[in-house]
This record gives sequence, structure tokens and C-alpha cells, in this order.
Amino acid sequence: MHSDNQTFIETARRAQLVDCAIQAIAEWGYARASMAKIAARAGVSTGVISYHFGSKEELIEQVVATVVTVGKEAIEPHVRAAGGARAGLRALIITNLDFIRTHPAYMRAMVEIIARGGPVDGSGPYAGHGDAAIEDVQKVLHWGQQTGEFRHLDTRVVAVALRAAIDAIATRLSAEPDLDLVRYGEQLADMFDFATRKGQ
Amino acid sequence: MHSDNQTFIETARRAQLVDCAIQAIAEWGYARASMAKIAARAGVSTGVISYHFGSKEELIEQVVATVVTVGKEAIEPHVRAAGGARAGLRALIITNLDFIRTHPAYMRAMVEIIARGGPVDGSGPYAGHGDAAIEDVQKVLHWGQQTGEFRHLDTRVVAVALRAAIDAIATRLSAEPDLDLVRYGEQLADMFDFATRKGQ
DNA sequence: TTAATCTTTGAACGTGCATTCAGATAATCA
DNA sequence: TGATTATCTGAATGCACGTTCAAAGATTAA
Repeated sequence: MHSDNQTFIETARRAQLVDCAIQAIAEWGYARASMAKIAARAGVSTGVISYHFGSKEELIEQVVATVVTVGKEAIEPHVRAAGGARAGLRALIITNLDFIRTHPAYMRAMVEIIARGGPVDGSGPYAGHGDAAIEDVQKVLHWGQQTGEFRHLDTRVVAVALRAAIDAIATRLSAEPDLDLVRYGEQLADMFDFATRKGQ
Repeated sequence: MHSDNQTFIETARRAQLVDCAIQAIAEWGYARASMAKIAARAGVSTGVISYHFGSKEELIEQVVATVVTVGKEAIEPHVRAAGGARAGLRALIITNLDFIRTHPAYMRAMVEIIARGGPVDGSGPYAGHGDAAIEDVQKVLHWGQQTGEFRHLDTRVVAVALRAAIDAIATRLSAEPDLDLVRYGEQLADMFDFATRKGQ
């Protein structure tokens, strides 16, 4: 009757509730996206969320997992397809901003969750994913150091800076919705190219 | 008996409560730094905060104003004293990280307030200050473009990226207290020097 | 000292929240 | 079909919070 120890209804409801949570958080912010509001948006009563997810925390974790998965699938292939580390770093930046541009609700929800979803240091619903994102950048930087495309640099410092710069755009987009993300991406890619490339 | 329409006791209490709020937020995070906890830390009852500050919002605004003022006084002179824009940008980065290193509680409190203190977009207690900080960076970048020290670049993009990189360090410091901020500052300064300087 | 004002107390209040649960309903099975 | 399990309802519960306020205490002025 069901696969993976999960009913058809359960799968559908969970997906629906995760989607409603994303929309609710993107629209109203984390603080005002209560269980009641999310449930109302899905057209069900509050108990349903507790029934399918153990707690609000679990729901939010699923939201994060969903956004991270979709984002990775949109970005990673472009980086891998690049002919070299320099092109790979540019692709990482451009496709990241492209994802932000094409998935504004996802990004708004993520920004809200990261900012408000738990302690600023570890153990929030985003715990682990942040470091993973930084390590993804570091991999590209190591790649470029091995091929000799990049200068001698501290990959950790540059990776943290780049991640911060990208994430900051999602926040700025909330305050400035008309931001030209394509141009922004080009500028940021240029900047980090200058910052990392070897020689003149 | 008093100056500026403010009693001696009032001045002292306000300063004490702002200080306790900073410590409480730095130690427990914004969400767990309730009025009751802040009052307890100051050794007074909850009503005192409402008496001296109209609301929690007002208290937080004072915290932000205090940290911003102290920070500006620590950083701006070094930037102004620099012999040129390149040196100015380096000084801005180094002294910023130095301030983070020497005022960890201030920075932790600020990060918490910015992240959690209100809507992610405008109108939080940090509203205005964020843009002002970006504009301070932009001024240095304009300076360097006028003197010809910097390449042609979008000052807005670079300023946002640099601010994000600096602010990200305050967050990382919470998760990684042993971070070598001096070395980190040098690396970041090098990176943005490469990213902005003209020619080879 | 007395009167007036400033400051503090701490319980009480209202609000909003996540979570629970007994009972109702729907889906699935035998 | 009836029996069993899955899903849903929505009011109730308990908690944490910021704020209020009458009363008490402390300080200052006359």
C-alpha cells in the first residue's frame, strides 16, 4: 500500500506543508509564520502539522533540506561543467545569483530561517549546511591552486568571504527588490576573479 | 540637579541597563535575553526597564547606538589617518577585525540584534546603520577611484561584499572562538587589495 | 520636618505561541 | 460487509514573554 514506510497521503501532505511553510515564511517572516498560519494556508487544522512532523523544528528542517537540495541541483552541474577552476568559480557565483533571482521565495525563507531559526552559532536548523556551503567554495579554490590558476591564498578566508557576499545579496534583495542580480553577479564574479587569479 | 533634562540616577541606570542588555544578548542570544533576564542581571525588577526605557525596542535601539558609536570611534580615525585609499581600505579591514577581536560581547550582541531584532528588511533597530556602514566603505572606494589607485569597479557591489565578509566573521567567531582574527584580517585585506587595485 | 517628586517593586494582565488529545471522519483491509 | 488503521479536527493546555500599575520606598526641595 505504501513504499518507504510512508503513505501516499503522508508524502503528499508533507510536501504540501513544506511548501506552505516556505511561502508563509517568505511572505510574513519567520516570527509571524506560526503553525496556525501555515496550517491555515494549507487548509488544514494545526494538529495536522504535529501529526506529520513531530514539531515545528522538524518542519523547518525539512524546509531547509528542500531548499538546499533544489539549490544544489541547480548550481553544482554548472560548476562541474566548467573547463577550469577560474571558470568554475565564475560559474559558482553566477549560478548562485541566478538561483536567488529565480527562486525569491526560497531564498527569503532561507534567510529568515538562518537569521531567526535558532541560536546564531551551531545547532539551528541550518547547522551543518552553512559549513557545507563554505566547503563547496573551498573545493573550487583548491582546484585552482592545484592547476596553478589561482594565487597563493587562504582558501578558508576567501570561501567565507564569498559565501557571505552571496548570502548578503539575498538579504539585500528583501530591502531592494529591483536589484539587477545579473549585473550584480557579473561584478561579483569579476571581483573574485581579480582577488584569486595568479599574476597580472 | 541634572543636565539635559535627565537625572543622575536616570543616566546611570540607562547606561547600566544597556550594558546588561549587551552582556545578556551576547551570552544567551537575542531570543533568550528577555526583559526579566536583563533586569535580573542588573539586580532590579522588570518594571525598571519599562520605567527608564519606554519599551524593549527602545532599549535595543540604545544598545545598537552605543555599539555603533564606540565602533566608529575605534575605526574611523585609522581610516582617515591612512596616506591613501589603498592604505585606507586596508586600515578599514584591519581595524574592523581588531574591534571585533577586542569587543567580542559587543559584536555578538550586534549580530544577534541584526539577525533577530526585527524584520529582515528595513525598520528593525539596526535600520539605517547597515546602509551607513556600507556607505562608509563606498567612500573609501570612491576615494581610490579618484586618486587612480583602484580599478574601475562597482563601488556598491564591492562595498556590500566587504561589509558582508566582515560581518560574517563576527558570526563565525561564535562558532569558532579560537579564530586567529589578526591573520584573518591580513588575508582579507590582501584579498580586497587584489580585488580593487589597478593594473598589476 | 514636611511635602513633592522620582524611583522601584513584584504581582497581575493580556497576548501569542507550539503542542496535546479525545473524539470524529476517512481510507484500507479481510 | 465489518474491522482496523490512518488521518483530521479544534478546543484546551501550559508556557514565556512584554507591559502595566497600585503601592512602597527613596530622594530632593522648601
